[in-house]
Amino acid sequence: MDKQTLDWIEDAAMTQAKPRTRIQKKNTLAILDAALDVFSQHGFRGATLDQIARAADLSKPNLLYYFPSKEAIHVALLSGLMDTWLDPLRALDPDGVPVDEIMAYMHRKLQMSREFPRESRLFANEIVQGAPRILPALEGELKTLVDEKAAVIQGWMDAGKLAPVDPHHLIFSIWALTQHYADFDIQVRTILGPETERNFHGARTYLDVLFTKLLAP
Amino acid sequence: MDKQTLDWIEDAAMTQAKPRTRIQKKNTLAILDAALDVFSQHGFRGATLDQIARAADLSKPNLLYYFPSKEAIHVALLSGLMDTWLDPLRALDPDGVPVDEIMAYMHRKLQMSREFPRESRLFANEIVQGAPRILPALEGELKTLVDEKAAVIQGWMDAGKLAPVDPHHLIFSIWALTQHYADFDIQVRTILGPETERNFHGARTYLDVLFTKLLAP
DNA sequence: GCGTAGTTTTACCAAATGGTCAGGATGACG
DNA sequence: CGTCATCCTGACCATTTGGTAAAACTACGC
Repeated sequence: MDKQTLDWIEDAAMTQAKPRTRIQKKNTLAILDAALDVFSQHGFRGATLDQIARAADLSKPNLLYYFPSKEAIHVALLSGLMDTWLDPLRALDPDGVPVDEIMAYMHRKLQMSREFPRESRLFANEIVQGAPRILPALEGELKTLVDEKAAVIQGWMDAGKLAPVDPHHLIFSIWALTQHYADFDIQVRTILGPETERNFHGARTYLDVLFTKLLAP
Repeated sequence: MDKQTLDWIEDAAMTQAKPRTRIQKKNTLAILDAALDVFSQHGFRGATLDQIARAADLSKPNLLYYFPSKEAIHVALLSGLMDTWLDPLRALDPDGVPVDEIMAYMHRKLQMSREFPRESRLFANEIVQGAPRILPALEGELKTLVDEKAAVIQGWMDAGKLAPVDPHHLIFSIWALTQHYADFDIQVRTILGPETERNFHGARTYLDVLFTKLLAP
């Protein structure tokens, strides 16, 4: 299991009835990690319980001993992930230096695409298909946070600290440009070659120029 | 059926054994249109033949009279669409005015997101899941064309007609920024509201500023 | 208006899939 | 070591799903 996923996957595990025993904790985590693999690669309907069970090295009935259904696993993953996913935007500091704050946000998002591509694709699958299982979270948490931060950015623009552009579209562009490298990874690799680190370095350089020019007041 | 899809869907139909009779033509088109609806919304595995048949107003066995399998329908759609999808990039004219050419390309891609969101999501689903069924087309047609046009753009930059940035990443950014509005439509609507025309207008205004500043030599 | 090619339906099948259940194995703990 | 709760398994089930076979029907040229 990827060490770096443990943190938030534990949150996801906590969404369920809290694991009491050591074994429960271990298996719950193994299941969520396996499910992340499978769901992010095949989407909800394309994933099968057998695949997840095999990836978690458990039998299917055993898997269903820990989660009541396939959907429950999916929901546990998505809701556990949502917080982590929004953290970079939450960290955008209204009292910081405007350009630096936005550049730092973009960097954090790009880094998440590099470190957590499975998580990014899990979301991408869900959103492309109309967010059937997390629409409420989009309408709640996500919209609230985005509106709040968009207002902060608008304030910076009004104060002449940033070039005036629509802050919502600015946020969308950060999402689109960074997540693209995780979600459409296969396309990027087909065109640029398979050296992930090299590609992300190129992306960072490019995006630095792009946003520096865009935001200069 | 959407009038505007007819053109390329006919190409897709031609991919199969060419329809001879009037009825064959009509039903083949109806199936592809229905399949576009269903595949773009649920992905390949998430779509069922029953759903497609119902949407096309045919019985399932009748549907399989026209296409040998579910996969055949999917492949017909994707390969028929590929050409249309790459047309905007093909139209990038090495003899045109550099900034204008790239802006025009971006505009064409944005317009495709607005007019053909189902097609965009069909691709998005396929690529996010690792392009299991069109990888060869990516490695062939797509890569060839992108490399060719990237070289043209590089030439423009070397001649001082554009600010120097990595042309491949420039192309990626155009894809990411324009397709985002089709692929993540539900998220955009959740945050900006449901008025599609208004949202695309805002996107165009924003992207005009972004690329104008980026490309100015 | 008849024969043939083309089209559609009814009935069906095998495999895959999400999920259940009863009982056996394996801890943890006094 | 005994026992109680936790954990795991094999066998099973109902439904869904992609796909088939063959007969019935329809369009269409002659």
